[in-house]
This record gives sequence, structure tokens and C-alpha cells, in this order.
Amino acid sequence: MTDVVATKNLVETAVSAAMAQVLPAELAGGDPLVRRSEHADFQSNVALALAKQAKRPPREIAQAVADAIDAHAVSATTSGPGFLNLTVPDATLWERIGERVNADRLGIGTPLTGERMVIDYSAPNIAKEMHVGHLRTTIIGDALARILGFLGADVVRQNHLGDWGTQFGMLIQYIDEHPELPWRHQGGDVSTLDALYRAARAQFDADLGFADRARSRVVALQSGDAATLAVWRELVAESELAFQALYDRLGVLLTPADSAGESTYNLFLADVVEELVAAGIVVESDGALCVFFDDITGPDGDRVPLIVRKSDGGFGYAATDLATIRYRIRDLKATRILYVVDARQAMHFRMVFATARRAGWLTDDVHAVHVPFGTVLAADGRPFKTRSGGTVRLSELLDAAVGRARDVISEKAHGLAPDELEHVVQAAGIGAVKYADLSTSRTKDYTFDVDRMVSFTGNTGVYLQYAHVRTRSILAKLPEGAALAAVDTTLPLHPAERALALALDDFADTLADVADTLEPHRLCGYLFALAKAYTDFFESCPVLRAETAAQRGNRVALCRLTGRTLATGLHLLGIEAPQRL
RNA sequence: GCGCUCGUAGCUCAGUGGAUAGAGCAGAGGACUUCUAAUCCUAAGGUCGCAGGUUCGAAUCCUGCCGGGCGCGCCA
Repeated sequence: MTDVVATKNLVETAVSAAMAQVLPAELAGGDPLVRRSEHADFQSNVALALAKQAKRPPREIAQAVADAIDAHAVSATTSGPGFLNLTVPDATLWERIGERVNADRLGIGTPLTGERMVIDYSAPNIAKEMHVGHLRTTIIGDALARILGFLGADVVRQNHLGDWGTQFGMLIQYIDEHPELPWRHQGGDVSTLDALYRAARAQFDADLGFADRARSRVVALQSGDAATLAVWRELVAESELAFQALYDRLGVLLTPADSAGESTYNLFLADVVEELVAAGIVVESDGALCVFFDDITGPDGDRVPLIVRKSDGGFGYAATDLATIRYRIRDLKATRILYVVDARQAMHFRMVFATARRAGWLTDDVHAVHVPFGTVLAADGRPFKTRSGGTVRLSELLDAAVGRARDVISEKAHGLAPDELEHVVQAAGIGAVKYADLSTSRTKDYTFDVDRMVSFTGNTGVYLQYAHVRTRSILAKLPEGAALAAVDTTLPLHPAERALALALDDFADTLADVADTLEPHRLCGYLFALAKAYTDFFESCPVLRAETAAQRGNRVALCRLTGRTLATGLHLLGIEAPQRL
């Protein structure tokens, strides 16, 4: 595997070398501040940034750096108050194309090698259907898992299923009292389980006797009663089938092997609390065992606790989360732990991380990060309800998107066989939903609008899929052997070719940026810009009808590289890139 | 009350120290004997919530306000 050095890095090297010649030693080693520019290929702002420290006018510094730059590598001119406009020779860009098009993995390196990253995402609840509330964590988490893994990290996916809690007493008791109900072996149809849950809930709320029996059943479950546990296991297995069906449909990497639900940590809860007690980290308050934090207070000004053991002796989710983080550090040996969880739980994670730090589990060489995302809102700007009937099921949403995709594609498609058409319809519909979620800033509230989501114009998944298809369709029409031509680095670059080449060169930088910020929408923005650059190229640079064989060969390389970059980028977002559309 | 978060074009959003703040959608006009027009081009559209401050330079950093959302003891 060969990493290809990006043109931007070559420019940075050239500017740094020039800085070393004309600036005092203490300033010469600084960041050359090279950025993409509207006025040239790149620009450097060092002269403006360092003028004060260097006690020289910025224009003078810019001119000195420009004069010192190796003119064979980069041509530099000064502009405005002290900008340095940097342009690379055509041959340099063609060389990059030639290297990348023949490289494994597009010449992208694996800078995260050696890191073990645990990613906690999706976390649906057993015996309930997945709804829009699970959309963002599942899709964002999966994209991050793919991207970090691509960059060389050892990714450990963790699906923290909601597979434990008092609601199972209610559910199991209800099943026990209604043995005739058909909920087993539904083969991934969780709606019967969901109906069961709602029926049990209704009776729990209305029937005091049943509520008492349900509470007894909770005790039986927690104390390991064999018959109760057996039903519980069946419930979990049945739900996991349903989740897997949905993950498969969504193109999400999660499998049962990644499941590590709340119940996984039951055995460790007592030990975790004991350890915290022994360390003097928890104190008793109103009968509960709590951790307090000076900077976290409630409306009355009193400090708010993280309750690790309830006054009734039971363990809550805080204990589970503490046992979980301890396990991920001690046993999974994580160097970075990502919790892709709703932003509303920010304070909870602050407390959990702070506690883990006090306990000595979370050290400076491990990074625990809450990766928050905004609330899912309806088109009217109000949140989706979770408990009263207004919840949209995830499967319904996907059906709607795929249905719309089918309508549009059916009237456009030429010569797609029925099974291929159906595959394309699924890829477009599912991709539309995922792209809509991923392409907006993660931390903001997310307006969920089916019409916008499945609209196939503008900055959408289908636009990118279509751009990819246009690269494939040119390549499919090439005469025999034409795809194998080497890049001729002596040809002049058309402006659209130059813009495309520069965009292609940004891919590695973009991925590193996403790995750093954990914001997949930056990759979406990059791919959209790349697709537009390709479309410009497509409009103004004929490939099959190029003027010479050499020119055609170079443009074929651009098509191939663009196609592979788009397909790779979409794949890293968890979106399919069909060959035809 | 405290904390977190958001406020950018009619709408949905990019843009976290650089040049004239950008896309998409909607609306206006134009381009198909297609390497797939699911596309492209043109024009129009903004007191970057407000006010100070830091800086050669602020949508971006700091402070204070205004407005919205969310969170704050035994649910997860």
C-alpha cells in the first residue's frame, strides 16, 4: 500500500522551505497556513500572520517568501495586503492523478493505525420497534465506524441494546398470562412484539393486580428465575432478528456479534459500586449511593447526583454506564470511546466520564467522547413523540423513501432489468434517507421532512450516485484497451480538469478532518463539491470524443479516479453506489 | 436559577481567523440530434440575532444582552 502525498502537502513543504530562508529561525518553523483559494490553486497567509512578530510589513514578507519559493514546484505571486497566491504546474497535478488512479485505496494512508476505537451506537430497545429516534445514532455511528476503520483504526462496534429493566417484568408477566399470543418466530417482524408491549403497558397502567404481578416478575428476572429468563432470552433473540433485518436493509454494519446490551453488565454492577465506595467517590444521600460534582447543580442550587445505586437497592442506568466504560477501557483496551447518543444526555455523560476519571479508569491516554446529535423534529418544527402514538416507525420511513425512488426511477430508467431496477430503487431510496441525515451538521436539531429527503435534486444522495454513474457509463463505452493508458503529464490542463484534479486531491484531508471532528457532514460536503467539479468537467471536456488519444487517456484517468473517489466516499457513508441508475 | 446548544438568503443548510459570506430548494429566464438533461448556465435574493471588545483582518475568538430548543435525584 502506497500513500500518495497530496499536492497541498507539496505546496506546504515548498512554502516552509522558503520561510526557512527568509524568516528568523523562531518564526520559520510555523504553520505555512496553506489553504485552497479562489484566486489560485492555493494561498498562504503566513505573511499576514507573522508580520507583527517579524516587525516587517506583510507585503514585504510575502514578496520575500514568494521570491524564495522553488519556482519549479510552485509559482507564487503576492496580492492584496500580503496574500501569497500559489499555483502548481499542470504536470504536478497530472502526476497526482496518475499515482492515485493506480494506487490501492486511492493512495489514502492509515494514520489511525494502532488506535482502538470503541463506537457505541444504535442501541434499540428489545421488544420495541426502531423508530425515527434511532435513525441518527445508527446512521451517524455507522458512518464514523466506517471512516475511522478506513483510516486504520481498530474499530470495535458496540450495540448497547436496551435489553434489561423493569419493563420486562411487565412484558413477561403479560406473556405468561396470555400463552395463546403468537409472538415467537415472526422472522424479523417486530411489530407483534411492539403490539405486545403496548398491550402489556396498557394493562399495567389500568390493572393494579397485574402491576403487582409484573413487579414480582421483575424480581424473578433479576434473581435469575429460570423460566423467566428463558422467556426473556426468547424476547431478546426475536428482537435481534428484527433489528438485523433492518440493519441489513439499511446497509448498517452491526451484527449480533456487536451486541453488548445493558444486561451484559449486570454481573459487574455490584463490583463497580463497591470499587467506587472503597475509593470514597460515592456518598449516601437520601438512601441512594451518589456521586456529586461541584459544578453540576439543579434549580434549587443544590448539587445534582449521579445515582449509582437507588434507595431501593437497585441499579440504574448510571451504574450500567459506569460498568460499561470500565469494561471498554480495562477489557477492550480502548484508546478512544465514542458514544453516539442524543445531545440531551450531555450532562449524564459529563458525570459518567468525570466519575470514571476519579475512579482512575479513564486516564489521559484514553479519550471518552460523547458524540451528540440534535433532536429529530417533525416538519412542523416540533419533536417526534416517543410514547404516545405519533412515532414514525423506521421501516415505514424507509418504505416511503423507497416508494418515491421507485416512482421517479421507473419513469426515467432505460433498459434496466426488473431485478436490477429494484436493486437501484432500494439503493436510491435508502441512500436518500441516510444522506439527508448525514449531510446536515450533526449537533443541530434535525428537521425530518420526507419530501425533502426523497427529493432527488440538489445536495442529495442520488445526485452523488448519479455523478458516479456518469463516470461508469463513460468508462463502459471505452474501446478495448483505452482504459489502460498511462497519464501523460505533459498535457495542458483545462480549467475544469484543474478544478477536478484539485478536488480529488482533497479526499485524504477531508477524511482526516472527519476523523478529527467526528462530523460526517464534512465528507458529504466534500463529495457534493467533487460531484459538481466532475459535472463541470463532464460538460466541458469530452472524453470519448477527445481530440487526441493522450487527452482521452488523461480524461479517462480523471473519470476513473472520480468514480472511485465518489464510490469510496459513498461507501464510507454507508451508501451504495450502483453502476447504473 | 444554573448548564448545554442553536440563531447566516423566503425555506433547508454549509462556512470556526483571511480577499466580494456560499450551496441546495422554491420562484424568474435560458440550454436536450445526451460520453445518461436525475444535468447545466444566467439573473435575482443577506443589518451573518443585537451591542461592545481582541486583531492588520471577525459569521468565526472573548464579554454582555435578546430570542428559540434541551437538560437539571432515584426513567433510559
